[in-house]
Amino acid sequence: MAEPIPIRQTAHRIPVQTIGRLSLYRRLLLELSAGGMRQIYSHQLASAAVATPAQVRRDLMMIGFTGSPRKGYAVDELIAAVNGVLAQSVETSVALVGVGNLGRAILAYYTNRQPWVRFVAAFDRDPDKANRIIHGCRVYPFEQAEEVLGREGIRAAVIAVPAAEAQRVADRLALAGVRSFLNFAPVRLHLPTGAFVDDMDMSTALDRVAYYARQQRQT
Amino acid sequence: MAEPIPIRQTAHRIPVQTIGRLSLYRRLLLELSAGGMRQIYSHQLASAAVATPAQVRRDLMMIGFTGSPRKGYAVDELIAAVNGVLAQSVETSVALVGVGNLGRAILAYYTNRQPWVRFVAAFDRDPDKANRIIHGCRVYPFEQAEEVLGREGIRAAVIAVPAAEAQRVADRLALAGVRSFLNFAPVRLHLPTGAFVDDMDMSTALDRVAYYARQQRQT
DNA sequence: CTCACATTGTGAATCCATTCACAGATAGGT
DNA sequence: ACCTATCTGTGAATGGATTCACAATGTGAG
Ligand SMILES: NC(=O)c1ccc[n+]([C@@H]2O[C@H](COP(=O)([O-])OP(=O)(O)OC[C@H]3O[C@@H](n4cnc5c(N)ncnc54)[C@H](O)[C@@H]3O)[C@@H](O)[C@H]2O)c1
Ligand SMILES: NC(=O)c1ccc[n+]([C@@H]2O[C@H](COP(=O)([O-])OP(=O)(O)OC[C@H]3O[C@@H](n4cnc5c(N)ncnc54)[C@H](O)[C@@H]3O)[C@@H](O)[C@H]2O)c1
Repeated sequence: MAEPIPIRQTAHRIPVQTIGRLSLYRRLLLELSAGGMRQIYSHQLASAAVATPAQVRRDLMMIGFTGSPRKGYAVDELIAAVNGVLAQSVETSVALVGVGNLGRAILAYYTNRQPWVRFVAAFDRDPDKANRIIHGCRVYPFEQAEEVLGREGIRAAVIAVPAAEAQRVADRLALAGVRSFLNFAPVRLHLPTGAFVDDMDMSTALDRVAYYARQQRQT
Repeated sequence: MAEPIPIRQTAHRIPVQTIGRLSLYRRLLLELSAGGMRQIYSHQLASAAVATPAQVRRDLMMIGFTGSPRKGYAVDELIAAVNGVLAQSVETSVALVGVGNLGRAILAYYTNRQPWVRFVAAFDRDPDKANRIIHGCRVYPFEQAEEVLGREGIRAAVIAVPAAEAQRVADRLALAGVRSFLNFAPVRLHLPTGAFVDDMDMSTALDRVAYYARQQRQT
């Protein structure tokens, strides 16, 4: 019993899809753990996540987590193992750029939720929004971006400015050391290789949903 | 010159990814067309969409659109062709369930934008929000869902209610004839086969972004 | 203590989007 | 009118995630 968190190897490259599912598994497991569940089978977790049991086992294999035949996986140990991979024991500082309708909804939502990511600074070029505290997050004028990002050691940012501004904003953030972006603007960002971008393109999503409302198919 | 919109076959099944990119291409092309561009090469469109030229040509092949060597693709004809596939000449009626922070941001944004999808009804169980008009969209109490969805012939919906309510809401919408969902709640929905779900899971996206802020890799 | 069998861990097979690579086509130059 | 450079259209190759399928495991029943 020397190993509190049974991880074997995190050596190989974990696919992005797996990272996403691990986030989902953790959320589901936290809920189940709070409800008193101590052990879980791959098929149970799969059902909750709308995936296949083989998929779940493969994902856990990627992070080197091991269960036991007939008993399944220990819920709390699995949560700890996922924590070990996703949030390497430290909380991640995130910046928000663009405190508009969407930006404010995001700040409101992530205050006191998901404690492993924290919005430590927001930026807006509108003087009415800058130099205030919104939902517990200090809003700076965008001119101070470099200074604040450097001071706080921020390497991840959420972009919620209008489409026409997004590339300009991204360029400046990238220069200031941000390497990972969550982009809500309906454009694709050109960034130096090595940077990571996750596009949350609601307009495209709406078009897909509208398309399949007429078709019969399924994802 | 007898063919206004050169489409050959839409017979085969178009991958979801292609549908998504077509939406993006259309958005980019509308901008470029407004800027006066009449012809475009696959490598130019690819660059704007952050994709490869082969990808663009393959996508256009999927919808049977044809260009010409040395001249490339006719911008306005291509827009028309994409319109023909994505929004089959009719505008799609969409419902929104959950008029909270996120729901209101969405309604505000899609008023007078993307005219091929229209939010024709919103629902909320909070009596303070029901029976009002928010950003041009009538908000109904959720009890009237079946009646309104039927009357308006709505087959697509955006779910923006708290996670704990999402499955319940989805079940009821599905029974009322909705077959295509854009889900913002951080849970996976269980729906009858044949239904389409697009998850916009910001929490998972944030976790991915936080993860890659530490790693070096790229998607 | 032994046995039976549901479940895990994983190599191999499969599937499917993406990329390669090139034959075919054509606009523009001479 | 012909030639050339360059782009399109697409069959074939690639690559990587997912699924299959089964041997190994160890728990819980008797
Ligand atoms: N609201 C939605 O539901 C929704 C839906 C789909 C896409 N989006 C996208 O999300 C982004 C934000 O949408 P929104 O509705 O919040 O817009 P918004 O207009 O309400 O807010 C934009 C904010 O960005 C600020 N801003 C503009 N340029 C800036 C710059 N260069 N630097 C810093 N701040 C700047 C503005 O002052 C404003 O506060 C847009 O790209 C939009 O296309 C939003
Ligand atoms: N706001 C964000 O930035 C954000 C980020 C990530 C995820 N989400 C998800 O999006 C969803 C909405 O978020 P929000 O911030 O707008 O929440 P919110 O609490 O501001 O709004 C939720 C709305 O849904 C209504 N509602 C609740 N139960 C309902 C039911 N059964 N039928 C009809 N209406 C009902 C409530 O009255 C409220 O108006 C949530 O699932 C949340 O997890 C939001």
